[in-house]
Amino acid sequence: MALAYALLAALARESMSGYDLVKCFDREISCYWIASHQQVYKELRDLAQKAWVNVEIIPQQGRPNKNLYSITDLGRQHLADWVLEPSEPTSIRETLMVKLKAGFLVPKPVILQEIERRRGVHLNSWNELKTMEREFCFPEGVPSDPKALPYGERLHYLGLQRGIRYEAEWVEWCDFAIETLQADEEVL
Amino acid sequence: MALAYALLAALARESMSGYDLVKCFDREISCYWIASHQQVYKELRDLAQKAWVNVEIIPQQGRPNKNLYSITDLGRQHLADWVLEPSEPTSIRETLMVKLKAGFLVPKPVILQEIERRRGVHLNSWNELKTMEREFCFPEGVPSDPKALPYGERLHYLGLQRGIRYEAEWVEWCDFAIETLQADEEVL
DNA sequence: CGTGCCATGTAAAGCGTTACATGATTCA
DNA sequence: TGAATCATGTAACGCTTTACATGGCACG
Repeated sequence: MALAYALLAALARESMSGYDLVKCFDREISCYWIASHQQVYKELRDLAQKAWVNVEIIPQQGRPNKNLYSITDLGRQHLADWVLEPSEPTSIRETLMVKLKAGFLVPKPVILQEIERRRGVHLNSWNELKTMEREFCFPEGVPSDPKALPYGERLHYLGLQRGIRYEAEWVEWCDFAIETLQADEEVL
Repeated sequence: MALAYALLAALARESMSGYDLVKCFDREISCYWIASHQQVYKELRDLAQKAWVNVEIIPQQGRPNKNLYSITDLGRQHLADWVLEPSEPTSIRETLMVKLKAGFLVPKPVILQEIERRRGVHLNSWNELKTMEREFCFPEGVPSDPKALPYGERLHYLGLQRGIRYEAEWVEWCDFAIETLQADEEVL
């Protein structure tokens, strides 16, 4: 359900093809919503059927036709109504925490190594998001004030911030976990 | 798939009925894995069919029979093998961030109010987890050293910590977002 | 000559949510 | 009398993932 609105939210800013939307999701939105191209294409067809978006088929030579989607007034209205509804937190499903709970079944170094690996993954994501922060929000120097951004960009910036802080928090937890586990069992 | 292992991980510590597992998930595990009773009961039947768990039907008077599940050697082996596999981060789907992206369609106070509401939700979760930290891990006074905990409890403690830090980070983001949005658009 | 980009799709299986169902017991 | 707890389930639906499919063009 929410995928439909995520697509509408992107289309509310700019008309795009499904292909472009997938790229846009991968680039800008993946830190808080991920979707496969199969999902996107299907959802767009459903949205077109409900007349929440329009399709314009743009013939191209030498490559497949492009379906250009644009939001309709009906779609914009439904999107605005949906934004007004309260939203519940995501339900988390953290595989690594389950592994931790079963961690007493395997040697400690295996667990430590897995946490270190995860630390790298999250540090990597953090770096990518930080790069996006620089490029998209503050192209003329990072320590600029987010409050000075135009309202629309500020909203987007806050989504990015959420991702940045989330990844940073993960890295910190990994450090804490490694330190906590390295302690000897025999310490009193 | 991972739900099966989450159940096995719980059963590896203590044999339980499906009903008890649901309560255990609600209490201890919900900060990193949630599951409905329908899911749990079904998965347990599937696990029993694969002989990863045993079932013992305990007749009771005045109330429904209890199916007591216990992990088998085969189940423990599969669980240990699974723990050795690297695990990918959860894919996040944050509805609130999508609403933020479409936030220019509705009045600013609506967005601010929704963020404030979410702040309350996460602060609440944080408080509950903090209570659990006190009760389960440090019953004799909080500022005790987590490194002094026995290894198994330390693993559990780290899962709880992850939840606590996650909720705390959410509250901080909400504060940051409110402050950032409250700034006038006309500021130069 | 292979890899990757452009651009879209079908089909099946797996996983999760929602609604509905039963029936006795205990507590306010 | 009504609500909560104990204890387990079925059925339908919807969302997500995985696998498979097409076909030309550009680049090295």
